[in-house]
Amino acid sequence: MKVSIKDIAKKAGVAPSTVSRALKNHPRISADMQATIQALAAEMGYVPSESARHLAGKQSRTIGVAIPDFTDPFYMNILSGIEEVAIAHQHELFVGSFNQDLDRDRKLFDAFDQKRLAGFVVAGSLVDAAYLTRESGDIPAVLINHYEYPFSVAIDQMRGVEMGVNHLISLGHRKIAYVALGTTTSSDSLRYQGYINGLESSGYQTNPSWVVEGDGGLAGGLSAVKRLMALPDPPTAIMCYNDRTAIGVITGLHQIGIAVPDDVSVVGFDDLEIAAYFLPSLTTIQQPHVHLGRQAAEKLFALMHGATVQAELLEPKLIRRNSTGPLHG
Amino acid sequence: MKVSIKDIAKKAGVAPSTVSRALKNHPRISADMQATIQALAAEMGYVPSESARHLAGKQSRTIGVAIPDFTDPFYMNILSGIEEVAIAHQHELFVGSFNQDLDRDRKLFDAFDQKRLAGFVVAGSLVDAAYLTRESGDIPAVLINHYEYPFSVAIDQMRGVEMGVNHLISLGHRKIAYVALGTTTSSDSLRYQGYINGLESSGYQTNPSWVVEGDGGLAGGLSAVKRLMALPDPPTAIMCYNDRTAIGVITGLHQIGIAVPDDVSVVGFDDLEIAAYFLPSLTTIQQPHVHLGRQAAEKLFALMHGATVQAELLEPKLIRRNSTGPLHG
DNA sequence: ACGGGGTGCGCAAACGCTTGCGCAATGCTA
DNA sequence: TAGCATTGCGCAAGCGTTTGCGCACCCCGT
Repeated sequence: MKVSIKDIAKKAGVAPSTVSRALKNHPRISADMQATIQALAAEMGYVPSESARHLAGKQSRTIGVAIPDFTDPFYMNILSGIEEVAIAHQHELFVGSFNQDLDRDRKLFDAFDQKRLAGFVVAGSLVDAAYLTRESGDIPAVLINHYEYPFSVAIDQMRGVEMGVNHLISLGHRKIAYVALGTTTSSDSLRYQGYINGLESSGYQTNPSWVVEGDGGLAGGLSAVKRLMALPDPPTAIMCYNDRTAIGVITGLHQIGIAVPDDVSVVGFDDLEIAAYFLPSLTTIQQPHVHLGRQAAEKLFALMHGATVQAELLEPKLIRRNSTGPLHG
Repeated sequence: MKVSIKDIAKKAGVAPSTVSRALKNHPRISADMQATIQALAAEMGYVPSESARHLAGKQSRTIGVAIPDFTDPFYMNILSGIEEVAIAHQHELFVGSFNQDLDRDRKLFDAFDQKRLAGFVVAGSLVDAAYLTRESGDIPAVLINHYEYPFSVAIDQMRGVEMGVNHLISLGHRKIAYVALGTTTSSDSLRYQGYINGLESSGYQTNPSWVVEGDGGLAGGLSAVKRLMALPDPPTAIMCYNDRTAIGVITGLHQIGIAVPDDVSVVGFDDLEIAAYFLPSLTTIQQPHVHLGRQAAEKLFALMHGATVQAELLEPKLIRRNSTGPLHG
């Protein structure tokens, strides 16, 4: 049986409203009374009920975050960034994952407005972004790496992959493969487009059989690269959807006795922390992940405070490391 | 302005209580009425308020999770496991991170009972486990990898490290170093103890200068190993607090031209997914992470349903891979 | 024809808190 | 010393739901 504000009021011989005000240092309550009540509250082990507070007070202090997968470090970094500014603004986070399961996705967004959230940010391109804007029209939201939405912060993914491909071309590579994500998301198609653009802008053709699908994870990269290298005319360089895929790819190459970067060059996307530590260290396209999260959150708070914000497109950056090298022989 | 149950009631010409019941398919409401009201609710875009529901209904459907760090894949795997069973039980998750900042930690646990959570699980050894049991005495909780607490699920970390050390000894190594976590947690001291035990049970002495501190991450492992190998009498094998540390260690060794496992053997702890993909692949102690999360959650639900549960100690397992090899010359 | 047991629904209290007012007592200005 | 602003606190109306009762009404059995 939790102690309530009324219990304190009774014991202190005052009205509940006085307790409520004393607890928040309301100026119209005497300092003595505030001290008395706060001491009493502490002694009785009073813990305010968030629900009641929210119901009566009208304003929520928690913002929602939707990410595709708890085990993907990229999104976790974003989450950290968001958490950081949320804390700075004295807000809490409600985090949910939306995976492939469309039904669960709806549940998550339902939960968002059942909680009457102050706002939310969703990271990762939505399969069906339409219902996002529709369902929760009233509560402010910002999207990460989504391009049609007015309030978003994103990096130029297409340009990023293009930079990777150009780098490969400048090293002399012509047979450049691409390991895609495999699910139809805007990130996947944008990066794929970047691959195509990179090739075509230099006047080279892509070979459709050099485009294979991974799953965005280590396992997907590993199996994809084995299919790739079994081709009659295998590539000499591989652009990957992301770093995790790239690591899977390199491990796969290692397993079949192909050296990186001597035989084949590999470039990733994201610049996860591990990219600098992997052996060989990964040439990759940097996304400022934590920064992305921070930016998104800042933008959300601005929105919540009624400010007008606009979509933001960040520049990617090529990080040269040791998984890419000049074409031999 | 959200539509409420009263709005629907008014429009339907019935009492709010009828709407409430119709929405939950109460048997005492006619099928016709249920259909009418549900249709009306959908049409008006009714979304129930969680706060109001919680306030009136008394029971929460969300369980809390506290983890040390969003960016540590180990905990994220645990989180996935928890999420899985929470969903199966139709519950939601409220996840918070508690880092080194003691003040924030308190805030997190305060939030837990302000939300009147149905229960919660905390992963990672608490710096100050005392206040946990004290503060939130009323709401059921289970701890992961904590040993004094009656309701917990843990693996035998001490035994795990001991297995790693034994493996190294069986390969001929005698100069075995340990890279610790660096913060005073039970996990750290238990694993350290396992290291000592492993050495002493085989009759070997430990050299205090071979015990250095990392930070549980890649960077910490990297800098630790450099201090280690700069010693006048450097070790030939290194047991690490966890996989991330081990990866940092291997990368560090690589940077100073020391080969793994030819010159130095390295073993990790956790068996993260990356352990199997790293080059060289990591010999490590397996913790069934996702399983740990699942178990913890199951146990929590049992507790919530009034069942009596007891602490559980899982066996670790040595996974032999390519970062360890026989001692040369 | 009469009592008993469902049905189908409304009333109102309660959950724990916030907040606009109201009202007394005090301090101040002129 | 009258008049006014200020200070300090209580009253009560919500916030959006849930739920225990109560009360008609209808269908049966006898």
